[in-house]
Amino acid sequence: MKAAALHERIRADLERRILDGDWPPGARIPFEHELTHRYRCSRMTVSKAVSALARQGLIVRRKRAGSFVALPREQSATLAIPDLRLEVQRRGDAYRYELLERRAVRVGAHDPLRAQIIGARRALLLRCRHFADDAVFALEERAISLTAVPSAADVDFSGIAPGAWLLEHVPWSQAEHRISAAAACANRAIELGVAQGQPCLVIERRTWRGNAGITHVRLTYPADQYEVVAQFAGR
Amino acid sequence: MKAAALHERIRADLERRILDGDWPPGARIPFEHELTHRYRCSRMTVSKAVSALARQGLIVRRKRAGSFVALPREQSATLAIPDLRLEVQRRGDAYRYELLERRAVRVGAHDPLRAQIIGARRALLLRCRHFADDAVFALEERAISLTAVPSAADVDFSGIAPGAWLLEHVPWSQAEHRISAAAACANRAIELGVAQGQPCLVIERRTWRGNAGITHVRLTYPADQYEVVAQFAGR
DNA sequence: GAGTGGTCTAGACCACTGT
DNA sequence: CAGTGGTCTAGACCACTCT
Repeated sequence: MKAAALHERIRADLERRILDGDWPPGARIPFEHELTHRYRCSRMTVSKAVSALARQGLIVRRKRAGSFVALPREQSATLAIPDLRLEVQRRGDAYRYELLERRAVRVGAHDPLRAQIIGARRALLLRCRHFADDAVFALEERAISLTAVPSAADVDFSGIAPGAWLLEHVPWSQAEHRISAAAACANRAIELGVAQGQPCLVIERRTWRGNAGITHVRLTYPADQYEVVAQFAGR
Repeated sequence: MKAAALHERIRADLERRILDGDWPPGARIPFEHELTHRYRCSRMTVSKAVSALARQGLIVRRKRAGSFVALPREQSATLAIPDLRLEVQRRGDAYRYELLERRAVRVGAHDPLRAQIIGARRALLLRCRHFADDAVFALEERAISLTAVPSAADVDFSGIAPGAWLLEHVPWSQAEHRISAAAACANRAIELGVAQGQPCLVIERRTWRGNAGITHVRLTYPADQYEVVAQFAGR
């Protein structure tokens, strides 16, 4: 046990009193000025503690009025999206990756929606499979914008999964995930090695850097293979 | 457009250089001491900027060595989990809530796993349905710990959904979400108004305050009714 | 108008860690 | 052991907003 910093002790103190219900939602917590007296420290130190609580969303700060315990109107949680290889290996299974198709296109009206979504003029279209112990873990259908990432055109993705390559070579600033359930259609059922109509978990992700779309990927998991876990982040 | 604070401008500057690739993963960014000269400000101000980047996970700080651009090993995104009523109304549909079953139990070996999971001696078991425009939007199966939340025993949940009540009355500090896909079993298919075997999105959530389990809920959505959206949080 | 939070300064001491 | 980041002080000015 190491001694925590003072601003961290203050933050934890205030957090505990809020979670214990001493200060119900809507209540005003002590002014920074009062806290400097209570903890015998400078205003900058209490400010750091109270600002951290505001970042957590536990309190709302209003000038001239004070800081108030927030009414939690919606929960938010942190979703960790690890590399597929790590995900499989974490379960103790053997990981294998297979490239099914690789095609560079000038994006036209006939190309998959995922190529158009990222707003690229040229794109690399990829289909691949990820295995866990010889069972299909996930089917990956991806478009990479060659406008935003021209160097991807020189990569042969038979040896490295596109997700892993992108993670190492392309920084990104923004992403949107959509998680849904769907029945396996005829074609995908064959590639997944399941019966048609079987439930699947589908994760679609779009990634951007500034205004430039980088990639769009659709990952399809047989329902019994995978679940997404999100932890509420306490800070 | 309002003038941003200096520490925010510094943070944004550094972030842009990292995302633009000026400083690749593993590179050392300038020492705080150098940044104070570059921006002609005090060390505390650059420290605030660089600490914010560290919280974002964009850089890693090491004493005596410096601050380094992090290698992004896994993506993380913020998952917003709004109230079901808001979710339905946001789509422009009419919301209706129906309580199917309400039962207080001393938790024994015969009770649903969800009652045992939260470690309660007494629990309230609830089953209810949420409608969007007369179609079933979600089936909710919930256990509330009466050990942790005794006041829930006095609430008749026919008028207010348990999620909404808990959100307003019980502060929580920790939650875990599991999102998966599953086929509708015979009983649930009837309650959901879909055919047996139809794919469903299943969200399970456990909520804690300190060490005390508060509630466990399983929400089952027909696949075509719902998808979870998670935004990567840029800061 | 007065008091709040937001920001910033120009120092300081300390723990840790790489050399 | 020297230099880094981590923390803290005792002030200050400002914008905003409630009264």
